[in-house]
Amino acid sequence: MQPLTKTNLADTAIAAIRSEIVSKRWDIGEKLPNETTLSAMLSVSRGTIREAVRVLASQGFLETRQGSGTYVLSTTDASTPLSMARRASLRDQFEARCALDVEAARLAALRQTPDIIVELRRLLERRGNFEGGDKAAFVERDLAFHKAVIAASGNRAMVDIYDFFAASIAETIEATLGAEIPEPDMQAHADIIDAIATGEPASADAAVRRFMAPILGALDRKILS
Amino acid sequence: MQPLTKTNLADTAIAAIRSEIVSKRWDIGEKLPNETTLSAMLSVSRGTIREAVRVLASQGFLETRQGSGTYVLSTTDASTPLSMARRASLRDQFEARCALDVEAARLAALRQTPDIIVELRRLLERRGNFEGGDKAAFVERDLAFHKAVIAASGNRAMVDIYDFFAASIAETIEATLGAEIPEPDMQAHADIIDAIATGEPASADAAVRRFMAPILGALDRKILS
DNA sequence: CTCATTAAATCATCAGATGACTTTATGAAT
DNA sequence: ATTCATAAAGTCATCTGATGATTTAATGAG
Repeated sequence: MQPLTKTNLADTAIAAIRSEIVSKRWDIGEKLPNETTLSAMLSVSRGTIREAVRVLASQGFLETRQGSGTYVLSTTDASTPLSMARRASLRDQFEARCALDVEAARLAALRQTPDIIVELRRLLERRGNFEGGDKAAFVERDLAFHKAVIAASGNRAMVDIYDFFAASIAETIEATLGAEIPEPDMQAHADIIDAIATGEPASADAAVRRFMAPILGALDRKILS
Repeated sequence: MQPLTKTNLADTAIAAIRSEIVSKRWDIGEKLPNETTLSAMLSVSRGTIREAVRVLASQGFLETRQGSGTYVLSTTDASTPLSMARRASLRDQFEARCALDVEAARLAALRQTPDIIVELRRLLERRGNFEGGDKAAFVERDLAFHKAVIAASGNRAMVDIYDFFAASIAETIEATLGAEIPEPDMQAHADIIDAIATGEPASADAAVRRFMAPILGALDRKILS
């Protein structure tokens, strides 16, 4: 790391390989040379290469697949949370989101106030529907609404977790917009607010699950096909 | 797709050693057993131990000194993007945990297999009850059980989130041990496994909520007082 | 063309050996 | 007794070679 005076081969190999990755010698998804070739290229043993590759894999740069090869996951120094979330499948991400949304909605129902309901309705109206145009902007408005629901739970830990996922969620939402993944309509969103407004946790729970069900179903079908 | 059963030895070794570190088996500055001893302890080759140690070194947990040994640098996750979550109240943490546990149990019910059920029962038996003695060791066994439930969901994103929380969860579990917070008994734990085994998500959901309810109730009373 | 089988490629893991470096033990000189 | 150079032991660093597990590509029969 910092001791440039003391240099061991594995750290040198880490730096060398990471340097090649960030300079896009191999693009995302591309396969690196096999371990034997890498060891020859860097003039170190295969064991040293393995130590280096494992560190880079733990940092979200690489992914090794037994029997297949070593692949580039990211070419930028992704912070750990993002890279971890990225490694999870799309369905896994939605399921995790579902866990947070459901529980947050339950809590929001218990702790709702008129002010909060008004604010949620305002954000939903601002979100509108996606009718072509700026994808990123719409994703931002959509995410803002969902984050507000989480915030309405009054639970700081959940907000933190959601933020932790937000970046990768935004990416995947944008990637799937207009794809086979169904986008819940305005009514489905409004149902969540209404359910929270009733003050009944069970109603809020059900509303969120109705909201998520079509998405998870589509993802399941996609995996099966 | 059951990527959670497909775990490689090096990652297992990383988890095992990190677990020992965060549970303060060795304090900061202390020396770990040498590589040969560690490989014998974990029943893996020395090369695998070296890969694990190097990853933990790259994450700031360990430092290796040639000719001397391997030493503990930090017993807490230095690169913790969720350290904010630690500032969250005890109740917030439990509520967030509840969100993950409930949804994970639902998914686990849908995806349960006899092998998984057997493993859960084994971990619960290993956990046992806290009857004085080594608190940290009991917390570790308790956490191992709950992490296994999350893993049984087959959802990598949730496992990642739970791992992020693991440190603070362990703290809270230890903090509540012997305090005014009720510790769910063996039966409450077993009920979760049984509910998962039925294959009914609703049953698993209910079992986890019954499990968490007394704790959350106690925390509410504590806040009010 | 389809599909099961085989072969090749690649990572995962292990075992053993040697070198480099640090720490400790040793023992002679003062 | 203290100091200090030297030897010895302990430990990580690295290399070499081999075997198993898994995935992917090639093959060939139908």
